[in-house]
Amino acid sequence: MPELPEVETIRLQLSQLISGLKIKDIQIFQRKSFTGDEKLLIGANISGLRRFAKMLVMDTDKGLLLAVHLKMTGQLIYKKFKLQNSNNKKENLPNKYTRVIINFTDGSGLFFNDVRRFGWMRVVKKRDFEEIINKLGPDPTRINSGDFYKILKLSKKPIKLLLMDQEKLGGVGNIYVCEALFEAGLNPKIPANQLTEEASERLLVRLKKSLRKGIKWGGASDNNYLDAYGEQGEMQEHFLVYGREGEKCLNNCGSMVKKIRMGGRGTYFCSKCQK
DNA sequence: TTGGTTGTTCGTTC
DNA sequence: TGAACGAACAACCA
Repeated sequence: MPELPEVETIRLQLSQLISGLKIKDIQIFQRKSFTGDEKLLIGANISGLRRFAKMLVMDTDKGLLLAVHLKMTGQLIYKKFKLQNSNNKKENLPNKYTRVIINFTDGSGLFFNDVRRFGWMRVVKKRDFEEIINKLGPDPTRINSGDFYKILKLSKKPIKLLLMDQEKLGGVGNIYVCEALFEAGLNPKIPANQLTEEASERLLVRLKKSLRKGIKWGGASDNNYLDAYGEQGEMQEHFLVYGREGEKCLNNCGSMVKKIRMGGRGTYFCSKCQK
């Protein structure tokens, strides 16, 4: 799923690809996938891209923002030219899951594909945008250990569910929380406020490390994630526990990776290494 | 055919 | 007042 590293990968790529481009028109094939008046954005120049938790925001010179949330199956793929008769499936856009196309005046386009249709694009005024991001917790890549510990102390929730709570911490999803807890040697069920300050610090270090690793490998294409070039990420080849149910724990502890359900989500961990 | 899959929101329950 | 939990959303896949 697109989590922080996946969205950050797309942001870094799109910053290079579409900054400064002018929007020519916007084609909407699925009304549910686009909120607001797309005509307001015609003629607007993309001035930059920002990420808030798992949300991507395109700034424009018109005082309007285009916010995007990929949810579970969203893709944002940039194509420079309309290739004719291409055999490359990734170049074969639009496809049946293309919900929106942002066309730029130079002939290139940004394709918003989304199988499950949970994702959205939204035209937002700068002022209204504040309300949206005020609900999000701090970014785990930028938080310091003192503030992180304070957040943990305020909740009795299992640590895994707290880390995934977007109002407490913004951007962490199911994959990277499993990876980070494994690296930190912490059981996902521990109540957050029971972690010692030392464990909290260790967890934050490992969480940041897991997220950096995800960005380094261009995100995880465990399911249908593709980056802005339409390419798969490689992080799934470097998972330590996620999706490895029944396989040997990579710490060589002799135990096997277990899978349980927490908050309705698959949770992978080693019961021997994670106490 | 049915159940599993998942990020976020929403509604119900305690 | 609010924490906690489950369902809903949609479509695919095994």
